[in-house]
Amino acid sequence: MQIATWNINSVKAHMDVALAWLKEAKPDVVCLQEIKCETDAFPKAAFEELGYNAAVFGQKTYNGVAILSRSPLSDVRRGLPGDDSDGQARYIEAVIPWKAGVLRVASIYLPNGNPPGSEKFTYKLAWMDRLAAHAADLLRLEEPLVLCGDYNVIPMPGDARNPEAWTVDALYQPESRAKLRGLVNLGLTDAVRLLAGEAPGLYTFWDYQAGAWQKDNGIRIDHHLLSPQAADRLKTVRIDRHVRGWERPSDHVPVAITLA
DNA sequence: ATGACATATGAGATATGA
Repeated sequence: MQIATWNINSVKAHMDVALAWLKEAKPDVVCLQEIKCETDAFPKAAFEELGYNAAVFGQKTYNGVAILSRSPLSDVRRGLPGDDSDGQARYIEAVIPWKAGVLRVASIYLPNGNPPGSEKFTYKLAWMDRLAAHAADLLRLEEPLVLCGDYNVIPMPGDARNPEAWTVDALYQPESRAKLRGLVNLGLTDAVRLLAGEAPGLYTFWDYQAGAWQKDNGIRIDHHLLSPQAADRLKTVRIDRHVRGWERPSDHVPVAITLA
């Protein structure tokens, strides 16, 4: 069972690379972020031609998340609980049949939060509190659970090529990193670090600007967090960094894990 | 020191991103 996460940075603008990568990687489940379209405008038919069902939670212009799955999706939850006034489409969750039971998967687009000290930063931290509360509820189900997506948090210095350049950024603030640790400490496992250890140079995002890709000036902000029941079945992790070198790419690359 | 780059909206310039 291969489960990938990918911030596609507009599904319409990057449909060519999306389809090319699906044909190459053949994942079973793909969590997409920043689809940047309304739910009804999601190009479902093109994905269905490749054998995928789609659950979508979009909005106009910004944000938007989706889950593609070869197997049927059920129990779809759109939106993160805890604030009925939150109109931003950043969370979708679904259940997928797996082996004798089920796998629960969430596609997460955590707020960027820049600049620190702003209302956006307050929203980011509050959103992280809501995610932790919901994750605690899900963990009580004792299911295989994969919470994956663009977390917009650099967990450790080794997750950036130039960590000192990020010290004034919301992605690397002590508060952001502490809240991510709090989430993990509920009993979740960072899949890439479980298998790759402290290996350096594992990045998932390179800015479009200033030749960041050419200089390998990247950061690791797209993560798979696993419940114990999922972590026990983790076999492989893969960062498809070559996709960043394709023509008109997203600024993020797909990250995939396999469970067995 | 600054800007660099890309996308959506909508038809020029602005908001957002990380």
